[in-house]
Amino acid sequence: MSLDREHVLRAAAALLTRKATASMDEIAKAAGVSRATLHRHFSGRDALVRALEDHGIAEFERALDEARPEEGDAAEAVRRLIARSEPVAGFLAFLFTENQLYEAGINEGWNRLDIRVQALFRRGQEEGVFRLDLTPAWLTEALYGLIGAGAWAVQDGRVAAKDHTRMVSELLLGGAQRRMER
Amino acid sequence: MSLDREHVLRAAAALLTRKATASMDEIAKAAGVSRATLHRHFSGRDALVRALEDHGIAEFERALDEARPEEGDAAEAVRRLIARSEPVAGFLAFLFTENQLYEAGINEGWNRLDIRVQALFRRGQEEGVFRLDLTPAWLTEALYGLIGAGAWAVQDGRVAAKDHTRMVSELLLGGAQRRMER
Amino acid sequence: MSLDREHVLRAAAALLTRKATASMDEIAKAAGVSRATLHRHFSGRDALVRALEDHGIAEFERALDEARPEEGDAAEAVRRLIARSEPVAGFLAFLFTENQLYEAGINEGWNRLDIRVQALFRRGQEEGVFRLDLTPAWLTEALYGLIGAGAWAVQDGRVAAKDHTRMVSELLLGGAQRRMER
Amino acid sequence: MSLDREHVLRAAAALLTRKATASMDEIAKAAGVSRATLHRHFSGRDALVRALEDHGIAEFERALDEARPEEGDAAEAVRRLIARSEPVAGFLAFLFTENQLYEAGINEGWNRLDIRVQALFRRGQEEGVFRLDLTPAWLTEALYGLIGAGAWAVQDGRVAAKDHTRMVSELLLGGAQRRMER
DNA sequence: TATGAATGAGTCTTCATTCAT
DNA sequence: AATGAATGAAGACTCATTCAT
Repeated sequence: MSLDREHVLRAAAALLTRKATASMDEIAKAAGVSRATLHRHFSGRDALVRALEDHGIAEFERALDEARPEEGDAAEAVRRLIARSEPVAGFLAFLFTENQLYEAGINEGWNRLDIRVQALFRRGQEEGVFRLDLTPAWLTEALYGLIGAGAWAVQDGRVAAKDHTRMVSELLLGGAQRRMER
Repeated sequence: MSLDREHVLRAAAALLTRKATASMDEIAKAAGVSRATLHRHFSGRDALVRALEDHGIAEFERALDEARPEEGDAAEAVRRLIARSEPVAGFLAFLFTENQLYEAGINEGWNRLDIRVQALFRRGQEEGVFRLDLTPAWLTEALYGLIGAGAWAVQDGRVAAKDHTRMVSELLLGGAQRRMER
Repeated sequence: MSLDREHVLRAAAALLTRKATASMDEIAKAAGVSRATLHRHFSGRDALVRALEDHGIAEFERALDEARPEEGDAAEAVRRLIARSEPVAGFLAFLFTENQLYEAGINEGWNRLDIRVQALFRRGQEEGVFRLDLTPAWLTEALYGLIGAGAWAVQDGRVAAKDHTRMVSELLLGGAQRRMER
Repeated sequence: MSLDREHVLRAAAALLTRKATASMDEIAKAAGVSRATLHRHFSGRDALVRALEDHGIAEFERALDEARPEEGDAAEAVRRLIARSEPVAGFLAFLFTENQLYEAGINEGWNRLDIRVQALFRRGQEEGVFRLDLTPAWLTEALYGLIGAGAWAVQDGRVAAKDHTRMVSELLLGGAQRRMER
């Protein structure tokens, strides 16, 4: 993929996450290119949004692949997934905002990934690592919510970027309460 | 507040959370009124969005008041807050999606509440209930993210509505991992 | 005609002459009645405008009748016509603004009056009282223009109401230049 | 000023003078452009009307400058002013119809011109050329009224365009009555 | 008779998109 | 590749009108 295209996508994701009604004009300006260029890269607004979704899904898939969710301790695998997702958290935040993913018959690509993440949590439960009273579906959803919240918090400067992975992982895996045995 | 108005707001929040670019026509249809009536209630799209924000903030404030965050065990207070927030989770999900809140110079009303929630987590840390390695700012953000994720999951039918409070509370307070001592 | 109706018409004429795009709401307010009352008097906006035209035409016809344009010196007859028109100058100003009169196939009623006024000027020419190098059509048009200008000038307080008739008459009949013999 | 813009303004003035309630659609059609293009030229209806006023005022100012109202015989200066105004009579007719000019606190630009015209008539009176029993204010108003009436008469085909200047001048300066001494 | 709610039918305005420069 | 003009299509908004109170 051309660097240009990637750069435009990144800017578009950031803007559309904050302001879903942004016009093509605003998107072009935010990306620092002209309207014409924007239209040459993406044939239209719908195409841009679809490209954004596809890119986010592809990147998350790569993160998931690299995290090797089937290997080793499930908790460690979750940690790896969060760490790998961090660089593309902006795209993920856009995806989570775009709830239409779930609406229009559920996006095939995303669905596939969703199942793999749920499988990871299920494996963790079966291996006695994760609690049984929280469903894999909810743990998956919570993972998304925390990654999104983390991305926003970083973007708004409320937490440091370097802490993103640790904070999300710790909260998801360990929870907020102090452990007695520590 | 008139029931009509409340009803329209609720429908608008639900729709806009799922589809932030929904047109006034779609919103009106979702609320079961005509476009013109929608415009009589809210002078324009911006006004509607602002009303939605204000309503969400006011409702969350009520939830916060009722949760008495200064009383008793901090973890229990968080649980109460989550429970009280559940009925207005739809509005909160909208608020979290509307990241513009933070853009336009930070909404005064929201800021006030944010500080109170952070104070609750800080108190919990000082009383030895919450971990010290996760900042109150992040715990607060995570609370929002989980409430939002829970609301979406319920709305999309992926988790049962009655489980909402427990799931959010358990995950936030206890985390995903199994406790040895339990 | 009811006094109410006349009063509403007068207010509507004054407002619509100054602001042709005034809404029914504004007209009602200007007349000091409610929208409902306005709608009871006139079945709709179009009906109101038509009533305004009809009223203006009827009143001008009455003025023309009372001026007895066929009798005596033509210049005196013109003076009488101007004097009689003064009380309804507001309606006439509205009519002149409403050039649509001439557009839509020419209003029958108005056309009839127009011909009578032109006939008066023609008679004056034939009797050697009026100049022959200005057509009756133009003299008629000029009469309208001056009555309208006079009405506006009075309404805006640039000339005194009591001077209206004399000023219009003098200018139309005598012109601006000083007469040697005077 | 671009020719496009001028062309659109001219068409708008002609249409709005005849039908003050014309929609943007009708105006666009009359100018031979699309609604969207009309909106690119003028940011809205109000802006268009204001541009029309400004243009009319600017053109009248040019006519006034070129007529050199301070030079020579006052009557001749009036004649020159009328002659110079003829090409922009359409815009002037629009201005006179738009009585709102006087409403909104009196338009500054117009006011300036008004004063200059009144000064011309006053000079004529002081130099013994114009009658003293008609105020400069009224003579000025009458000039506007006759120019407007002339423009309408020409537009509606009731008098020939080439006669416009002569007819307005003769009537304003000489009046309708026959002069004995001529 | 006045007021306020409700809405269908427009009117105004913006936007995505194309094209020419 | 960028810019500005042009416009069809869509969305936002207003208004005349009706009805209930």
